[in-house]
Amino acid sequence: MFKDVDEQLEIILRGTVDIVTKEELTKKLSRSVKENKPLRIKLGLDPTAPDIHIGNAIPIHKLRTFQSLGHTAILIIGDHTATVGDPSGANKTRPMLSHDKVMENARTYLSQAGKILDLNKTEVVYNSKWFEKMTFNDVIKLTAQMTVARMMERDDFTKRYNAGIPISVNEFIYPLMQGYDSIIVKSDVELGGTDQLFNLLVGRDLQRDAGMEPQVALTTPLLEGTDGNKKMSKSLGNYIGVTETSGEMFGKAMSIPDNLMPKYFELTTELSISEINQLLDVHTHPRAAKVALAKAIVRRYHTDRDADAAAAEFDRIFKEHALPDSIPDVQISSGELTDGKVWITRLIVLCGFANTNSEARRLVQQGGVSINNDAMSDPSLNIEIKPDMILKVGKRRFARIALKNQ
RNA sequence: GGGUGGAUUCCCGAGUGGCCAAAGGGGACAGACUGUAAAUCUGUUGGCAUAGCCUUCGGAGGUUCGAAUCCUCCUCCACCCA
Repeated sequence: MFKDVDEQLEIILRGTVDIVTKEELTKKLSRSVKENKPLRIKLGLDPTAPDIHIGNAIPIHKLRTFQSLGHTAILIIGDHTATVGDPSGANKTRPMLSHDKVMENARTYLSQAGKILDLNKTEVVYNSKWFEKMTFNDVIKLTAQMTVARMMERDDFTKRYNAGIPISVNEFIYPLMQGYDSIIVKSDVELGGTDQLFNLLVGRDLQRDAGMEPQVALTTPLLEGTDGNKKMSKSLGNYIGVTETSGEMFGKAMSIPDNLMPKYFELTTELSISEINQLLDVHTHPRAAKVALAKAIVRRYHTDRDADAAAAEFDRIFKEHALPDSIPDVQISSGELTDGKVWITRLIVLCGFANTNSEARRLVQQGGVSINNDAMSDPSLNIEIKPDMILKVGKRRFARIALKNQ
């Protein structure tokens, strides 16, 4: 039923950073093969934001890998931990979320995770199930298992402390909660990004204290966002969401800096190592490599055909400077017209391409606005609306203007 | 409980009576160059149909011809000592 241990290890270890410890993992796998019993693989997701992006999808794909190898995937929806807020990697206290908000996020999370995992074969559990039942006394007992000094070993805590940035006590409790999850679900392996290492190790300690065999901690790299600089995150706006349209995904993937391509290839696509090496070879033009990358990313969440279409559309807009396939229609009500004309600045605002007249005015002055491919430079201009008129703002925002029929 | 420092525009952060819609940096946006790259360079970055006017520097009052800046009270935050 299971592949042999070495084969499994090779597949598992692709794109991982730390394995604590590899010996223990090997041992667990051997036993699993021998007894024909799947390992229990845990991944916790805190639904703090409503969307999964290709960065935080990396450990989910890793969980999928285990699942494909025949092991049991356990997805913990941290509906309780999310209200506390994971301090990992953050340089300030995360806001505590309301449970309603968290549950709302949890729903979208689960459906999005379903794009990656086989949810029918996944144990999905909400950790409020056990945390809500805990008494204050239970919490005290849990906290007694960790010292402040150990907590302060954590890099981000040390940094924040030294920099005089506040650390709330609930942030100390977070790793303990995550570790406690591991006891409950009896995990053999826990997955997480590298920023989770400390939390994963706490899980080992707590399991050991509870008389269990400690889980193996396995971390995956954190992915830089499309800006090529900071960690991919929803709040920084440098992310590629797994539910985005193929066109958006493709465009965003094309905008990453070249030096990130190897990492993106390895972590966000299903291409084999040899395919990747060939694409990164000096004989392959970087642009061709990036197109292959962008297609591979789109393919993972959409279809082959979507990927090809996105690539074609992209060329059309940016290489040939032609119009995209579909342009949103914007209808202007006649109340906006003066003598049958509309003020260009107002028009840009009405299309949603600027928030204020001032902003729109600047766009015009800076030469970022054209109508039917004629650059507009005078922000006081009044425009007569003609059929099929195309307004272009910046490089990639288009609208087809029409008068609203009254 | 005692002490100290702080709250400025999207973020960080300068500014301690007029030269302040407020330095500098980051981010973002637009343009140039390109491979829609990245890097770099240029410009913009409170609002207003914009040579002008209006609203902003935690909140409320006050002093002054004039307040981000001085005074009073309030709210919130951090650090240190106990």
